[in-house]
Amino acid sequence: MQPLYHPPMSEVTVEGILYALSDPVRARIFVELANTDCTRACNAFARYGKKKLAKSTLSQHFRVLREAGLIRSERVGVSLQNRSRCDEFRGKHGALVAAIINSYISQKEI
Amino acid sequence: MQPLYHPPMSEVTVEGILYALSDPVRARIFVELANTDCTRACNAFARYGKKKLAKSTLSQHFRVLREAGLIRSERVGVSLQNRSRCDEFRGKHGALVAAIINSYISQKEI
DNA sequence: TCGTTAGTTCAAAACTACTGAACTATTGAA
DNA sequence: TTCAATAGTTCAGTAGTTTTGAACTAACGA
Repeated sequence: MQPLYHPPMSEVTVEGILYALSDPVRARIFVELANTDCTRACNAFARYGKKKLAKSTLSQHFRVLREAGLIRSERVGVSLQNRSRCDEFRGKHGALVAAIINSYISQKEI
Repeated sequence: MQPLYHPPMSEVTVEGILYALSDPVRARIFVELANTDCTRACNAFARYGKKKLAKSTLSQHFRVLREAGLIRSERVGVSLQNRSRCDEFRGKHGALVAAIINSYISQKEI
């Protein structure tokens, strides 16, 4: 399998963050990872409300989050363990990411 | 001409704001309107870097910003006068919008 | 080895965005 | 008034993106 690409923080853009988090499925994944501060397999997010997402769709969503610099994914056995990169956002995009998380949480309907 | 729709603040969503501002052309328009706190015609943004945008494209971008609740447009004579709705974001999405504006400004390359 | 589980890749279908051309609306000059 | 100019909008075609099922790879345990 291909190695997973994680951009360094210096390559993370505002536009990339906003784009990645403007999709409700991705926002929900990211907010949950950021809040619980633990790792989760992609699989754990296979349902969005009543809707079941195709594996390929979910795979794409994780790729977008990863390439925006928002999450880090590590292969562990048969699955990926994903976690937020919130701890790496000190200074640069920290305030932005925190504001987005807070807004989604207070809006609830992710 | 059709009347212009401006959603009430109660209908503005985080997702709509992020989506609207994840496009660099729209981000640039919004950040400029928010910063100068004055009105501008759509036309004033016809260039993006070296690129000249089609009138129809620009019209769509303004519609997206308007329908996300980010700007208010008023017909004045032959043109639209657009301004940011930042003053209406007290509380609800205020912190989010402020964080996005600050991030884009400190990133410069809009 | 085989079956199971987890994710990725691929190609087709469905959707969205960009554009030029034709349109509407307002203005100001003849 | 009529005419031309200016500012935006709408429309339809094309270009680009997203979603999906099917086929694939990779790791694990029996």
